[in-house]
Amino acid sequence: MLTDRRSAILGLVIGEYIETAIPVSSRALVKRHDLAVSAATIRNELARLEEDGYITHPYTSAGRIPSDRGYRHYVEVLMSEEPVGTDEQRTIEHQLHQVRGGLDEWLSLTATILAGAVESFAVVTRPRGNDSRLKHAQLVELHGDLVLLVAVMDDGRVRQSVLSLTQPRTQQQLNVIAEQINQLLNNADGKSALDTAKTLEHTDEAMIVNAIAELIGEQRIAEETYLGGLQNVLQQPEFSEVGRLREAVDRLNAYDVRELVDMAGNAEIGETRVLIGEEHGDAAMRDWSVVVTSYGDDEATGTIAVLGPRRMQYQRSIPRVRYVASLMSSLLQDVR
Amino acid sequence: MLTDRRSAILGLVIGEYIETAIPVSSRALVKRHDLAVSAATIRNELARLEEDGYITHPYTSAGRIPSDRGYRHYVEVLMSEEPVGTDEQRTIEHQLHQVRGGLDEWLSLTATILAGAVESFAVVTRPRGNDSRLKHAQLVELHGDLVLLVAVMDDGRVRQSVLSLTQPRTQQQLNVIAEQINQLLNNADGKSALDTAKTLEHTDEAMIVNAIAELIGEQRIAEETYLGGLQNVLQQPEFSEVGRLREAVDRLNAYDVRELVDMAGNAEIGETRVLIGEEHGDAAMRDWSVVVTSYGDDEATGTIAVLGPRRMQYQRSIPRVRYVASLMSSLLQDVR
DNA sequence: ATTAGCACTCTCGACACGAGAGTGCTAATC
DNA sequence: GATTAGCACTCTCGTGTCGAGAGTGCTAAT
Repeated sequence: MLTDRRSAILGLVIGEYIETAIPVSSRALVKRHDLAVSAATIRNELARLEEDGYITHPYTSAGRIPSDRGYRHYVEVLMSEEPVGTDEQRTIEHQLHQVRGGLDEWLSLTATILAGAVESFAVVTRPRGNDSRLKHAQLVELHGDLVLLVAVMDDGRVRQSVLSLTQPRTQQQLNVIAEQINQLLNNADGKSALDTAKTLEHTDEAMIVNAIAELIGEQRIAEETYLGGLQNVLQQPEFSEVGRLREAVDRLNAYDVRELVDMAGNAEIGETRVLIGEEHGDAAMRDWSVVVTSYGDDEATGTIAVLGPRRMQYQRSIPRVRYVASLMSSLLQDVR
Repeated sequence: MLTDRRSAILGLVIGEYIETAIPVSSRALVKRHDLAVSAATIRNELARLEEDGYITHPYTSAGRIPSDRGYRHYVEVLMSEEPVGTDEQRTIEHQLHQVRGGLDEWLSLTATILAGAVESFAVVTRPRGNDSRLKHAQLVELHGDLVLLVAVMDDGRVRQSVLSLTQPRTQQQLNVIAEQINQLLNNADGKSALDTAKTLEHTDEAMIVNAIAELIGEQRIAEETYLGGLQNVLQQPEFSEVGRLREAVDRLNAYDVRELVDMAGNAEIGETRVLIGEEHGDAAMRDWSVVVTSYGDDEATGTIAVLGPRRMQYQRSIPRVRYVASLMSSLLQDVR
């Protein structure tokens, strides 16, 4: 049974611990918050909270630290989000408009800015069309029989590939071929492009269309995700020991971002998911919490996430992830 | 005066220290290498070497560690390079051909592979044409008056930019405009494109040509450099203390790669430069050594570099950087 | 139900101490 | 003259001890 008072105390404990990273004691609680009861009373309540699994303590006589369950209760019930102030909004937008350039710059910068704002590690993935379609293809003569294929997708992606034709062609000839292919593949998705390729049989055109089909469907993880803020998260006191620090770098380096995409994938746009400690399956990341959301629209969606230690400033991370996501959504709209 | 014997001893000291990272003592030297003289003799020689500035010791009675000067002598005179074995070559090439895709993938992968091979941090920059020229420009209608400009450079770079025209156009119209511009800017470099823009006066065409000029001359650091192997270098014993470790992450994150490019820039293709400790100006990186080289050809060159602690395995790094550079050079040739 | 009091536990920093590793010097030896 | 054995001296580093301090849990009184 979680009485009102116990719940309130839990809130204080977690708030305190998130801020200071040191186990919080009954006395400190009474002092810092001018409670009307004595430390002993708090101790009794803490004991109950521990019994119920909301907190633990690392050794017999240390203060209390929240458990996964405690954090979960905090995030869902106790916490009040710290809104993104107008100043902060202005700063972020200002930084974002600092660079002119394509979506890529924005995404990369977003990861850095977000990570800085929440003192964590940030991941931003490029929006991927649920069913990307070809907008336009272009062939550019390079050298001999080598040509550069450039395909523009309707979600704004631009992809390229180098092909070797059966014979050299002039740029004029390539233009003609490209024009034919563009008409053939008008608005085609990856699958129908593949079908089209089959009707062409072993010509250069068939090869080109095949390559286009590949580009439409392609997802290059490395190129599609933007990471930022490793320095920020490493400043956290949980990484004040070499072993942990190295481990963190390794983990984040090896972390398979696709899992994040999956997590966010079945969330609605605008819904923000929080996964605390062991709640997500990945045993290697047991000490990490994740705040993840999607952005974009029906046509293309990307993922924005923040990774940090369990003791993350959820009350800041959640609204900031949400804010940045909405920012990117409208940015994406503008680009289209 | 550096007698033959002293020089040889210096070689042993440095070799030993590079391998073990612990200050090397006279006794250890005699034992490990079955020297025909006693430890006392070695001690005398070590004292001379220290007098001449090739080595130091951290405190009165610790073993010796090499100074910058010592490392320099080692690299230039004593060291024998450890060639890249055929097995290793095969492994590298195999990993490289694992991914199919554009130059970008290769560059990124190269950084990772190289870093792994030398247990350091690696930097690879995309080859940039000394004077990039426009090969082909293309306009793709996006939405309303927004168009996507895609410019292909003669060094294989593909750059894009979103423009807002004064009025909406159909894709057909855009094709015509693009064709005109392509003829106007036939093989133009950034400067002459700017000149051309001036002759057009405030038309959409002028704006587009301006944008193209920008894309030709542009260098986007973030997009043009590939980093790899942070985990590797952090395993080195010099980073077995949190402070140093965090510092290293910060430094490498903030490191201005353009300096590397400059260093390599005035080196001939095929020439490998080694900068030890304080030899390069950057005070923040005083504890880091750099092995850097260029790759490519007359038309476009990129930079490949390895960063690590002073106590770097120069005898491995140098040939490996050189090997990877030659690999990339020929890969680049193939792409053209 | 609350609280004062107190015994008990555990951490952590300070300090001392001894073992070990190396050097530098001196005097003897080849 | 170069080499080397021997030895005193220095400095580090790991270990153990110790006491202070921080907390808790429990009991008994309010």
